[in-house]
Amino acid sequence: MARVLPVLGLAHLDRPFDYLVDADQDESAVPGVRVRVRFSGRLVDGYLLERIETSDHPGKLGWLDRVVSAEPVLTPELAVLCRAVADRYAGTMGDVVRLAIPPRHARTERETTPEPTAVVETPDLAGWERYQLADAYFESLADGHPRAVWQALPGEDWPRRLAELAAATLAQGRGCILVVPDQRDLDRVWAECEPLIGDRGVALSAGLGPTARYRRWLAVRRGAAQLVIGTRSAVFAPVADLGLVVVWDDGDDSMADPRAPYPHPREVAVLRSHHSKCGMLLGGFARSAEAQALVASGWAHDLVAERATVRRHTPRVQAISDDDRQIARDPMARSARIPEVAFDAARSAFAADKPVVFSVPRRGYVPSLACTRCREHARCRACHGPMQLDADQRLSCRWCGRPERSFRCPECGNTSVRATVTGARRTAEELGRAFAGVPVVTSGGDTILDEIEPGARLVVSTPGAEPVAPGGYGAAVVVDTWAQLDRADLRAEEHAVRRWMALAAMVTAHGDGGRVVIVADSSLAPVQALIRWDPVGFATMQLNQRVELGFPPAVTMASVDGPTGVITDFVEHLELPDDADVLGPVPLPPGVRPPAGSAEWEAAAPADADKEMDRILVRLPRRHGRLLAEALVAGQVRRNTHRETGPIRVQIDPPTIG
DNA sequence: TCAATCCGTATC
DNA sequence: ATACGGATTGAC
Repeated sequence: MARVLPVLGLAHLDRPFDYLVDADQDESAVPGVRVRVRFSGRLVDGYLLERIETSDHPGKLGWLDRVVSAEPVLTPELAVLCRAVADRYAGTMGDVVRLAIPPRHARTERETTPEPTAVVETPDLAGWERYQLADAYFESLADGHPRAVWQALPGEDWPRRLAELAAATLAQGRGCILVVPDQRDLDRVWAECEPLIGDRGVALSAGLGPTARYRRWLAVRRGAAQLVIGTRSAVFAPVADLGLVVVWDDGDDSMADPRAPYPHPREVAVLRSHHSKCGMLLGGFARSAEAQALVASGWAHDLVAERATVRRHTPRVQAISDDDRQIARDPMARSARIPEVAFDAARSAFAADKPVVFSVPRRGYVPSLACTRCREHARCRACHGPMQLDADQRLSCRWCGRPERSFRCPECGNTSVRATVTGARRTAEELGRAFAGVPVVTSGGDTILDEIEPGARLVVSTPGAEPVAPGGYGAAVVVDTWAQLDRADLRAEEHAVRRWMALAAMVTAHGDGGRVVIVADSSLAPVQALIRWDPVGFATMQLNQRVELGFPPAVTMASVDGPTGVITDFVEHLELPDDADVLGPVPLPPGVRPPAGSAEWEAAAPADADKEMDRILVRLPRRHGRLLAEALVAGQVRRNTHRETGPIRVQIDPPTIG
């Protein structure tokens, strides 16, 4: 007999079912193989979870129809992980398995995986000596499960450090997973790992074709590769005897999976570390509030350099406020409206034959409301959420929907608001004229540069697309920070600090003349975090703020998106504990795609399909997080069994809130 | 009195 | 989802 998980994507059928196994299937019917079973009359796909001697099913058992392939793909360890992720995110195990296991490619499966030949030596770990407790961390990689949150020093060659971590783990005979946000980072890390790890490592990313993707994935499953470097879904890679899973830059937007149940690689890594007793490392220049919560709870420890070391490596950061900034006297610089300090920083960098990068926001961001007099954000008195104006010019909160009848700016007492708009985008041409004779390159949109040539260069880039400068930039200038800070998003400040630190980390240390000029008010907390280079302090502050406001990761929150009637009905029927809070419904936050509708629903209301889409937030204290997931699953079950239709999306700890 | 229809339930 | 059974309602 065998226990089988049918893949149906239905909440109430998300459990194993027992089947009889034919004598000639007996050999190939091993745990993890793909099977076909007759389920409620029709043939469905499934995974064999385990062989059993007796079934506790009181009724008659059916026969396993077919073992689709002898390749065990859903290994017992992976099955446990997928179950845990499904439970954490109120999704089905089948949905998680779809994210974890790439589509089958039969021809590739018949190929034999070549034996790896590379011998992995313990690497030189001198690069890690600057971080306190790094030696203890490396020591327990052999047989323990060290968990840490690492803040890379500015200028750190982080791809190299990750390669050393991986090599150290493999040299101990254990496997390793490195998760990075995108292909560009993947390529950089791979280039560092290849010389140390050779054919014992594979790169896994969604950009691969189905054949290459499955071939590499199988090489991991078959034990030929012990290192996986990949984008978000690589966190599920079936690495045998996993010793360490690393997530680099967990705050990056592309870490969030757009497919149900929307698991975050950081949380998957936490679950994996827990279930597989393996090490975990969250790394980055900045720190997310979620990572800080892991440190604050004692689950992970800090892996940071001493203050003095940090200070030695940071560039000189200067903030100039938009209002009182001094525009350069140089006529060309004046026409490009470059502040004098920025002009000066760039000129000295060029004089030292160093490149300079200007970080320019891309067009089109979401406007929000601010006080007309002092430009302070207009925020809800009840929940501190961003405000919005409806068609009748009435103010209300974008998070909790509370109407605001008499707005009064908490800073200056002014009573009127206005929509804030982005300043004119500085063009590469304008800057080029200001620095005549210096080659200008641009990066952003569909033309992202990975690396630039050494020497004096003017790089104009959108945030996050800045090319690597070998030897570091001599200066970096960040303009139009309003567009980044003024977004009506809970994580706007955290994102801004992440981007600024990632950029400033590419600039040489102040001792080597490195300078960063940021056009922003130096009294703002995110700007202060950059000036003092204090990612941990900033993350702590963000976390404290989330505790005060009652937002993740201080609480467990779920968003329910869909047509107003559908989601209100859904939430009304949820069996929630007394300390649960329900906020909304409010319109979907800008930038969040409405849930895909069923065919009939799309047909019924094709024109104003997404006009009706709203969001309800449900929150519970962290300790009751499990109850929230359970209530949401029960709600989905109820919906399915009551034949209620209409597009709906349930997300636990959604990436975008308001 | 039979059939069309509506729920609720189970699917190994 | 989909199939089935028992209850319910409607028309002869």
